[in-house]
Amino acid sequence: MPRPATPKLSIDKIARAALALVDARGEFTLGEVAAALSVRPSSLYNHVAGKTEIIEAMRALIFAETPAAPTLPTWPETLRALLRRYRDAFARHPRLIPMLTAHTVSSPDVVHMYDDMATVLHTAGIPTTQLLDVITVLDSFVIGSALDIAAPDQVWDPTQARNPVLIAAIEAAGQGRPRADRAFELGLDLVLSAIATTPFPGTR
Amino acid sequence: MPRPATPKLSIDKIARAALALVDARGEFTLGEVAAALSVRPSSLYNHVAGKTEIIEAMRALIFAETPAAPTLPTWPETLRALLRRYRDAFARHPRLIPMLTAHTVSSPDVVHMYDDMATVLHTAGIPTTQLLDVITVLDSFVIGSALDIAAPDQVWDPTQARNPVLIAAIEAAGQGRPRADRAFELGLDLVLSAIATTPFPGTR
DNA sequence: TAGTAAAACGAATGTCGTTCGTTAATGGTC
DNA sequence: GACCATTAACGAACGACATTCGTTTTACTA
Repeated sequence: MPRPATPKLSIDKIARAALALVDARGEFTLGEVAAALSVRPSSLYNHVAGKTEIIEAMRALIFAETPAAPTLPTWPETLRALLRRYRDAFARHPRLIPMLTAHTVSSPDVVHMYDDMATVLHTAGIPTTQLLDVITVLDSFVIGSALDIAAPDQVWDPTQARNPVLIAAIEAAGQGRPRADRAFELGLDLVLSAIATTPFPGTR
Repeated sequence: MPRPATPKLSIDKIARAALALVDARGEFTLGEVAAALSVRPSSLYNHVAGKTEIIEAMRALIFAETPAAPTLPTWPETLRALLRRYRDAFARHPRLIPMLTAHTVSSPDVVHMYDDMATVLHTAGIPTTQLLDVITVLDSFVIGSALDIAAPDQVWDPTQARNPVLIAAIEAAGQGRPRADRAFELGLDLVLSAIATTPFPGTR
Protein backbone atom coordinates (compact mmCIF):
# COMPACT_ATOMS: atom_id res chain seq x y z
CA MET A 1 0.00 0.00 0.00
CA PRO A 2 2.33 2.68 -1.25
CA ARG A 3 1.67 6.35 -1.93
CA PRO A 4 -1.99 6.77 -0.98
CA ALA A 5 -4.20 9.36 -2.68
CA THR A 6 -4.18 11.62 0.35
CA PRO A 7 -0.99 11.38 2.44
CA LYS A 8 -1.59 9.70 5.78
CA LEU A 9 1.21 11.65 7.42
CA SER A 10 2.48 15.19 7.89
CA ILE A 11 4.85 16.87 10.32
CA ASP A 12 1.90 18.43 12.06
CA LYS A 13 0.04 15.16 12.46
CA ILE A 14 3.17 13.45 13.77
CA ALA A 15 3.79 16.22 16.28
CA ARG A 16 0.20 16.15 17.51
CA ALA A 17 0.20 12.39 17.90
CA ALA A 18 3.48 12.51 19.80
CA LEU A 19 2.21 15.32 22.01
CA ALA A 20 -0.89 13.33 22.87
CA LEU A 21 1.32 10.44 23.91
CA VAL A 22 3.53 12.68 26.02
CA ASP A 23 0.54 14.22 27.74
CA ALA A 24 -0.85 10.80 28.54
CA ARG A 25 2.22 8.73 29.27
CA GLY A 26 5.03 11.21 29.74
CA GLU A 27 7.09 9.67 26.97
CA PHE A 28 6.79 8.42 23.43
CA THR A 29 8.43 6.04 21.01
CA LEU A 30 8.38 6.15 17.26
CA GLY A 31 6.51 2.88 17.27
CA GLU A 32 3.74 4.36 19.37
CA VAL A 33 3.46 7.43 17.21
CA ALA A 34 3.31 5.28 14.11
CA ALA A 35 0.66 3.04 15.64
CA ALA A 36 -1.44 6.04 16.62
CA LEU A 37 -1.39 7.13 12.99
CA SER A 38 -1.97 3.61 11.61
CA VAL A 39 1.41 3.61 9.96
CA ARG A 40 4.72 1.78 10.17
CA PRO A 41 7.62 3.42 12.05
CA SER A 42 9.81 3.65 8.97
CA SER A 43 7.16 5.73 7.22
CA LEU A 44 7.76 8.56 9.66
CA TYR A 45 11.15 9.15 8.13
CA ASN A 46 9.56 10.40 4.94
CA HIS A 47 8.45 13.45 6.91
CA VAL A 48 10.83 13.80 9.80
CA ALA A 49 14.59 13.44 10.16
CA GLY A 50 14.38 11.65 13.50
CA LYS A 51 13.05 11.70 17.00
CA THR A 52 14.71 14.97 17.97
CA GLU A 53 13.01 16.73 15.10
CA ILE A 54 9.67 15.50 16.39
CA ILE A 55 10.46 17.05 19.74
CA GLU A 56 11.31 20.32 18.06
CA ALA A 57 8.03 20.15 16.17
CA MET A 58 6.24 19.73 19.46
CA ARG A 59 7.98 22.80 20.81
CA ALA A 60 6.76 24.83 17.87
CA LEU A 61 3.29 23.33 18.22
CA ILE A 62 2.70 24.33 21.82
CA PHE A 63 3.67 27.90 21.03
CA ALA A 64 1.39 27.97 18.02
CA GLU A 65 -1.44 26.67 20.19
CA THR A 66 -1.02 29.42 22.76
CA PRO A 67 -2.83 32.68 21.96
CA ALA A 68 -0.70 35.77 21.50
CA ALA A 69 -0.24 38.15 24.39
CA PRO A 70 -2.01 41.50 24.06
CA THR A 71 -0.31 44.87 24.23
CA LEU A 72 -1.54 46.72 27.28
CA PRO A 73 -1.43 50.39 28.35
CA THR A 74 1.67 50.20 30.55
CA TRP A 75 4.83 48.20 29.97
CA PRO A 76 4.69 46.25 33.26
CA GLU A 77 1.27 44.97 32.30
CA THR A 78 2.41 44.05 28.83
CA LEU A 79 5.52 42.32 30.10
CA ARG A 80 3.50 40.45 32.67
CA ALA A 81 1.08 39.21 30.04
CA LEU A 82 3.98 38.23 27.82
CA LEU A 83 5.69 36.16 30.50
CA ARG A 84 2.43 34.54 31.50
CA ARG A 85 1.82 33.48 27.95
CA TYR A 86 5.36 32.14 27.69
CA ARG A 87 4.91 29.98 30.73
CA ASP A 88 1.42 28.94 29.74
CA ALA A 89 2.74 27.47 26.53
CA PHE A 90 4.75 25.03 28.62
CA ALA A 91 2.18 24.66 31.36
CA ARG A 92 -0.42 23.15 29.05
CA HIS A 93 1.84 20.15 28.56
CA PRO A 94 3.87 19.67 31.74
CA ARG A 95 5.32 16.31 30.84
CA LEU A 96 6.81 17.72 27.66
CA ILE A 97 8.92 20.28 29.51
CA PRO A 98 11.75 17.95 30.56
CA MET A 99 12.11 16.79 26.98
CA LEU A 100 12.43 20.34 25.72
CA THR A 101 15.18 21.16 28.18
CA ALA A 102 17.04 17.95 27.35
CA HIS A 103 18.46 19.31 24.14
CA THR A 104 18.45 23.06 24.15
CA VAL A 105 17.52 24.22 20.72
CA SER A 106 15.68 27.31 19.68
CA SER A 107 12.42 27.56 17.83
CA PRO A 108 11.47 30.54 15.67
CA ASP A 109 8.49 31.13 17.95
CA VAL A 110 10.75 31.49 20.95
CA VAL A 111 13.01 33.95 19.17
CA HIS A 112 9.97 35.93 18.18
CA MET A 113 9.00 36.14 21.80
CA TYR A 114 12.41 37.58 22.58
CA ASP A 115 11.68 40.23 19.99
CA ASP A 116 8.57 41.22 21.90
CA MET A 117 10.40 41.21 25.21
CA ALA A 118 13.07 43.46 23.79
CA THR A 119 10.48 45.95 22.61
CA VAL A 120 8.78 46.11 25.98
CA LEU A 121 12.02 46.38 27.92
CA HIS A 122 13.22 49.11 25.59
CA THR A 123 10.18 51.22 26.37
CA ALA A 124 10.81 50.49 30.04
CA GLY A 125 14.12 52.30 29.69
CA ILE A 126 16.49 49.37 29.91
CA PRO A 127 19.76 50.27 28.16
CA THR A 128 20.89 48.16 25.23
CA THR A 129 23.98 47.00 27.07
CA GLN A 130 21.89 45.24 29.70
CA LEU A 131 18.87 44.31 27.67
CA LEU A 132 19.93 40.78 26.83
CA ASP A 133 20.88 40.13 30.42
CA VAL A 134 17.41 41.14 31.58
CA ILE A 135 15.84 38.92 28.93
CA THR A 136 18.01 36.06 30.10
CA VAL A 137 16.88 36.58 33.67
CA LEU A 138 13.24 36.54 32.65
CA ASP A 139 13.80 33.54 30.40
CA SER A 140 15.56 31.61 33.14
CA PHE A 141 12.77 32.31 35.58
CA VAL A 142 10.06 31.23 33.16
CA ILE A 143 11.79 28.00 32.16
CA GLY A 144 12.62 27.20 35.76
CA SER A 145 9.01 27.80 36.69
CA ALA A 146 7.89 25.53 33.89
CA LEU A 147 10.07 22.76 35.25
CA ASP A 148 8.54 23.37 38.64
CA ILE A 149 5.17 22.46 37.18
CA ALA A 150 6.54 19.21 35.87
CA ALA A 151 8.18 18.40 39.19
CA PRO A 152 6.15 16.08 41.34
CA ASP A 153 5.32 17.39 44.78
CA GLN A 154 7.45 14.58 46.11
CA VAL A 155 10.24 17.13 46.04
CA TRP A 156 8.44 18.97 48.79
CA ASP A 157 8.23 16.01 51.09
CA PRO A 158 8.08 17.33 54.68
CA THR A 159 9.73 14.21 56.03
CA GLN A 160 12.87 14.99 54.03
CA ALA A 161 13.28 18.43 55.59
CA ARG A 162 15.09 18.95 58.88
CA ASN A 163 14.38 22.63 59.41
CA PRO A 164 11.10 23.11 61.33
CA VAL A 165 10.61 26.43 59.57
CA LEU A 166 10.70 24.67 56.21
CA ILE A 167 8.44 21.88 57.43
CA ALA A 168 5.84 24.40 58.55
CA ALA A 169 6.15 26.26 55.26
CA ILE A 170 5.66 23.08 53.25
CA GLU A 171 2.50 22.27 55.14
CA ALA A 172 1.25 25.83 54.85
CA ALA A 173 1.70 25.80 51.08
CA GLY A 174 -0.68 23.76 49.00
CA GLN A 175 0.31 21.17 46.46
CA GLY A 176 0.26 20.50 42.78
CA ARG A 177 -0.60 23.00 40.14
CA PRO A 178 -2.11 25.73 42.35
CA ARG A 179 1.08 25.86 44.39
CA ALA A 180 3.22 26.22 41.28
CA ASP A 181 0.92 28.88 39.83
CA ARG A 182 0.98 30.92 43.01
CA ALA A 183 4.77 30.80 43.20
CA PHE A 184 5.03 31.92 39.60
CA GLU A 185 2.76 34.90 40.19
CA LEU A 186 4.80 35.87 43.22
CA GLY A 187 7.99 35.68 41.20
CA LEU A 188 6.36 37.80 38.54
CA ASP A 189 5.55 40.46 41.12
CA LEU A 190 9.06 40.41 42.52
CA VAL A 191 10.90 40.56 39.22
CA LEU A 192 8.68 43.20 37.66
CA SER A 193 8.83 45.49 40.67
CA ALA A 194 12.59 45.06 40.77
CA ILE A 195 12.95 46.02 37.11
CA ALA A 196 10.70 49.02 37.63
CA THR A 197 12.60 50.36 40.62
CA THR A 198 16.17 49.46 39.71
CA PRO A 199 18.14 52.42 38.32
CA PHE A 200 19.84 51.13 35.19
CA PRO A 201 23.06 53.10 34.62
CA GLY A 202 23.39 53.77 30.89
CA THR A 203 20.26 55.80 30.21
CA ARG A 204 18.82 54.99 26.86
CA MET B 1 37.61 -13.67 37.48
CA PRO B 2 34.97 -13.39 40.13
CA ARG B 3 35.00 -11.52 43.42
CA PRO B 4 38.38 -9.79 43.48
CA ALA B 5 40.18 -9.13 46.76
CA THR B 6 39.43 -5.42 46.61
CA PRO B 7 36.20 -4.53 44.82
CA LYS B 8 36.81 -2.84 41.50
CA LEU B 9 33.54 -0.92 41.70
CA SER B 10 31.60 1.35 43.99
CA ILE B 11 28.73 3.78 43.54
CA ASP B 12 31.13 6.64 43.92
CA LYS B 13 33.56 5.34 41.31
CA ILE B 14 30.72 4.72 38.88
CA ALA B 15 29.33 8.21 39.37
CA ARG B 16 32.74 9.80 38.88
CA ALA B 17 33.44 7.83 35.73
CA ALA B 18 30.04 8.74 34.32
CA LEU B 19 30.52 12.38 35.21
CA ALA B 20 33.86 12.45 33.43
CA LEU B 21 32.17 11.09 30.34
CA VAL B 22 29.37 13.63 30.52
CA ASP B 23 31.84 16.47 30.92
CA ALA B 24 33.80 15.28 27.92
CA ARG B 25 31.14 14.01 25.56
CA GLY B 26 27.85 15.33 26.90
CA GLU B 27 26.40 11.86 27.27
CA PHE B 28 27.27 8.43 28.57
CA THR B 29 26.36 4.80 28.08
CA LEU B 30 26.72 1.98 30.55
CA GLY B 31 29.20 0.37 28.21
CA GLU B 32 31.41 3.42 28.28
CA VAL B 33 31.28 3.67 32.04
CA ALA B 34 32.13 0.00 32.34
CA ALA B 35 35.02 0.33 29.91
CA ALA B 36 36.40 3.33 31.80
CA LEU B 37 36.47 1.17 34.93
CA SER B 38 37.84 -1.93 33.15
CA VAL B 39 34.69 -3.86 33.85
CA ARG B 40 31.79 -5.46 32.02
CA PRO B 41 28.47 -3.56 31.81
CA SER B 42 26.57 -6.20 33.73
CA SER B 43 28.91 -5.78 36.68
CA LEU B 44 27.56 -2.30 37.26
CA TYR B 45 24.25 -3.78 38.36
CA ASN B 46 25.84 -5.17 41.50
CA HIS B 47 26.19 -1.58 42.71
CA VAL B 48 23.52 0.40 40.92
CA ALA B 49 19.89 -0.27 40.08
CA GLY B 50 20.15 1.23 36.62
CA LYS B 51 21.10 4.22 34.56
CA THR B 52 18.76 6.63 36.32
CA GLU B 53 20.35 5.82 39.65
CA ILE B 54 23.72 6.72 38.20
CA ILE B 55 22.33 10.09 37.19
CA GLU B 56 21.03 10.61 40.71
CA ALA B 57 24.42 9.68 42.08
CA MET B 58 25.95 12.32 39.84
CA ARG B 59 23.53 14.89 41.20
CA ALA B 60 24.60 14.08 44.72
CA LEU B 61 28.24 14.10 43.68
CA ILE B 62 28.28 17.60 42.24
CA PHE B 63 26.70 18.97 45.39
CA ALA B 64 29.19 17.15 47.56
CA GLU B 65 32.01 18.58 45.45
CA THR B 66 30.81 22.14 45.94
CA PRO B 67 32.01 23.84 49.14
CA ALA B 68 29.34 24.95 51.61
CA ALA B 69 28.16 28.53 51.59
CA PRO B 70 29.26 30.64 54.55
CA THR B 71 26.91 32.46 56.90
CA LEU B 72 27.46 36.18 56.51
CA PRO B 73 26.52 39.20 58.65
CA THR B 74 23.33 40.16 56.81
CA TRP B 75 20.70 37.91 55.34
CA PRO B 76 20.92 39.30 51.79
CA GLU B 77 24.61 38.47 51.73
CA THR B 78 23.99 34.99 53.10
CA LEU B 79 21.18 34.33 50.65
CA ARG B 80 23.28 35.58 47.79
CA ALA B 81 26.13 33.27 48.71
CA LEU B 82 23.70 30.40 49.06
CA LEU B 83 22.19 30.88 45.62
CA ARG B 84 25.61 31.31 44.05
CA ARG B 85 26.75 28.05 45.53
CA TYR B 86 23.59 26.35 44.34
CA ARG B 87 24.17 27.48 40.79
CA ASP B 88 27.89 26.76 40.94
CA ALA B 89 27.17 23.15 41.69
CA PHE B 90 25.50 22.90 38.30
CA ALA B 91 27.83 25.29 36.55
CA ARG B 92 30.87 23.09 37.09
CA HIS B 93 29.31 20.46 34.85
CA PRO B 94 27.13 22.22 32.30
CA ARG B 95 26.45 19.21 30.14
CA LEU B 96 25.03 17.33 33.07
CA ILE B 97 22.29 19.88 33.69
CA PRO B 98 19.90 18.74 30.97
CA MET B 99 20.10 15.19 32.28
CA LEU B 100 19.20 16.31 35.78
CA THR B 101 16.14 18.17 34.61
CA ALA B 102 15.02 15.22 32.49
CA HIS B 103 13.67 13.28 35.41
CA THR B 104 12.91 15.56 38.30
CA VAL B 105 13.93 13.77 41.42
CA SER B 106 15.21 15.17 44.67
CA SER B 107 18.53 14.56 46.31
CA PRO B 108 19.06 14.88 50.05
CA ASP B 109 21.63 17.57 49.37
CA VAL B 110 19.08 19.68 47.55
CA VAL B 111 16.55 19.35 50.33
CA HIS B 112 19.21 20.37 52.79
CA MET B 113 19.78 23.50 50.77
CA TYR B 114 16.09 24.30 51.06
CA ASP B 115 16.52 24.05 54.81
CA ASP B 116 19.18 26.72 54.67
CA MET B 117 17.10 28.91 52.40
CA ALA B 118 14.17 28.66 54.79
CA THR B 119 16.32 29.76 57.70
CA VAL B 120 17.63 32.79 55.87
CA LEU B 121 14.24 33.82 54.56
CA HIS B 122 12.74 33.42 58.00
CA THR B 123 15.23 35.89 59.45
CA ALA B 124 14.41 38.16 56.52
CA GLY B 125 10.86 38.33 57.82
CA ILE B 126 9.09 36.28 55.17
CA PRO B 127 5.91 34.84 56.67
CA THR B 128 5.49 31.09 56.76
CA THR B 129 2.54 31.19 54.42
CA GLN B 130 4.67 32.58 51.60
CA LEU B 131 8.00 31.04 52.46
CA LEU B 132 7.73 28.05 50.16
CA ASP B 133 6.60 30.26 47.31
CA VAL B 134 9.68 32.42 47.69
CA ILE B 135 11.90 29.36 47.78
CA THR B 136 10.22 28.11 44.64
CA VAL B 137 10.89 31.40 42.90
CA LEU B 138 14.54 31.29 43.86
CA ASP B 139 14.81 27.63 42.90
CA SER B 140 13.21 28.25 39.52
CA PHE B 141 15.57 31.10 38.79
CA VAL B 142 18.65 29.10 39.74
CA ILE B 143 17.69 26.05 37.69
CA GLY B 144 16.71 28.18 34.74
CA SER B 145 20.03 29.98 34.97
CA ALA B 146 21.83 26.67 35.09
CA LEU B 147 20.12 25.61 31.88
CA ASP B 148 21.18 28.90 30.36
CA ILE B 149 24.78 27.87 30.91
CA ALA B 150 24.22 24.62 29.08
CA ALA B 151 22.46 26.37 26.22
CA PRO B 152 24.68 27.04 23.26
CA ASP B 153 24.93 30.68 22.21
CA GLN B 154 23.27 29.59 19.01
CA VAL B 155 20.05 30.51 20.77
CA TRP B 156 21.17 34.10 20.63
CA ASP B 157 21.71 34.14 16.91
CA PRO B 158 21.25 37.73 15.70
CA THR B 159 20.13 36.56 12.27
CA GLN B 160 17.09 34.88 13.84
CA ALA B 161 15.87 38.07 15.46
CA ARG B 162 13.67 40.57 13.65
CA ASN B 163 13.60 43.36 16.22
CA PRO B 164 16.52 45.77 15.69
CA VAL B 165 16.52 46.53 19.40
CA LEU B 166 17.10 42.85 20.13
CA ILE B 167 19.74 42.56 17.42
CA ALA B 168 21.67 45.44 18.91
CA ALA B 169 21.33 43.96 22.39
CA ILE B 170 22.63 40.60 21.23
CA GLU B 171 25.67 42.18 19.72
CA ALA B 172 26.24 44.33 22.78
CA ALA B 173 26.18 41.34 25.06
CA GLY B 174 29.11 38.97 25.03
CA GLN B 175 28.91 35.24 24.56
CA GLY B 176 29.43 32.00 26.35
CA ARG B 177 30.03 31.62 30.02
CA PRO B 178 30.75 35.26 30.88
CA ARG B 179 27.41 36.31 29.41
CA ALA B 180 25.56 33.70 31.43
CA ASP B 181 27.42 34.64 34.60
CA ARG B 182 26.65 38.32 34.17
CA ALA B 183 22.96 37.65 33.60
CA PHE B 184 22.82 35.49 36.70
CA GLU B 185 24.38 38.18 38.85
CA LEU B 186 21.90 40.72 37.51
CA GLY B 187 19.03 38.42 38.33
CA LEU B 188 20.46 37.95 41.79
CA ASP B 189 20.47 41.72 42.30
CA LEU B 190 16.93 42.08 41.06
CA VAL B 191 15.40 39.26 43.06
CA LEU B 192 17.21 40.08 46.29
CA SER B 193 16.33 43.76 46.17
CA ALA B 194 12.74 42.84 45.42
CA ILE B 195 12.54 40.54 48.41
CA ALA B 196 14.10 43.19 50.62
CA THR B 197 11.71 45.95 49.61
CA THR B 198 8.48 43.99 49.13
CA PRO B 199 6.12 44.31 52.11
CA PHE B 200 5.00 40.79 52.92
CA PRO B 201 1.53 40.89 54.49
CA GLY B 202 1.42 38.39 57.30
CA THR B 203 4.11 39.71 59.60
CA ARG B 204 5.89 36.90 61.31
C1' DT C 1 2.40 10.59 -22.14
C1' DA C 2 6.83 9.83 -20.08
C1' DG C 3 9.65 10.37 -16.24
C1' DT C 4 10.72 11.94 -11.67
C1' DA C 5 9.51 12.50 -7.01
C1' DA C 6 6.73 11.13 -3.08
C1' DA C 7 5.10 8.10 0.39
C1' DA C 8 4.20 3.96 2.25
C1' DC C 9 6.10 -0.71 3.49
C1' DG C 10 9.04 -4.76 5.13
C1' DA C 11 13.27 -6.34 6.50
C1' DA C 12 17.39 -5.75 8.58
C1' DT C 13 20.93 -3.56 11.59
C1' DG C 14 23.28 -1.86 15.49
C1' DT C 15 23.12 0.19 19.93
C1' DC C 16 21.86 -0.04 24.46
C1' DG C 17 19.82 -1.03 28.93
C1' DT C 18 18.76 -4.81 31.56
C1' DT C 19 18.23 -9.73 33.34
C1' DC C 20 19.83 -14.15 34.59
C1' DG C 21 22.60 -18.04 35.77
C1' DT C 22 27.34 -19.18 37.00
C1' DT C 23 31.52 -18.91 39.51
C1' DA C 24 34.62 -18.14 43.04
C1' DA C 25 36.36 -15.50 46.78
C1' DT C 26 35.11 -12.88 51.04
C1' DG C 27 33.54 -12.22 55.62
C1' DG C 28 31.03 -13.46 59.57
C1' DT C 29 29.45 -17.35 62.75
C1' DC C 30 29.31 -21.57 65.54
C1' DG D 1 39.35 -23.26 61.88
C1' DA D 2 35.51 -25.07 59.03
C1' DC D 3 30.94 -24.08 57.17
C1' DC D 4 27.84 -20.92 54.57
C1' DA D 5 25.36 -17.14 53.04
C1' DT D 6 26.73 -13.03 50.62
C1' DT D 7 29.20 -10.43 47.41
C1' DA D 8 30.99 -9.13 43.08
C1' DA D 9 32.64 -10.23 39.00
C1' DC D 10 31.54 -12.42 34.20
C1' DG D 11 29.26 -14.04 29.75
C1' DA D 12 25.29 -14.81 27.19
C1' DA D 13 21.06 -13.49 25.82
C1' DC D 14 16.84 -10.68 25.41
C1' DG D 15 13.99 -7.06 24.09
C1' DA D 16 13.12 -2.41 22.99
C1' DC D 17 14.08 1.03 19.99
C1' DA D 18 15.85 4.38 16.57
C1' DT D 19 17.41 4.32 12.14
C1' DT D 20 18.68 2.77 7.21
C1' DC D 21 17.84 0.77 2.85
C1' DG D 22 15.73 -1.15 -1.13
C1' DT D 23 11.20 -1.91 -3.19
C1' DT D 24 6.78 -0.77 -4.85
C1' DT D 25 3.14 1.74 -6.50
C1' DT D 26 1.00 6.03 -6.93
C1' DA D 27 0.88 11.09 -7.69
C1' DC D 28 2.57 15.14 -9.82
C1' DT D 29 4.82 17.68 -13.61
C1' DA D 30 6.94 18.92 -17.88
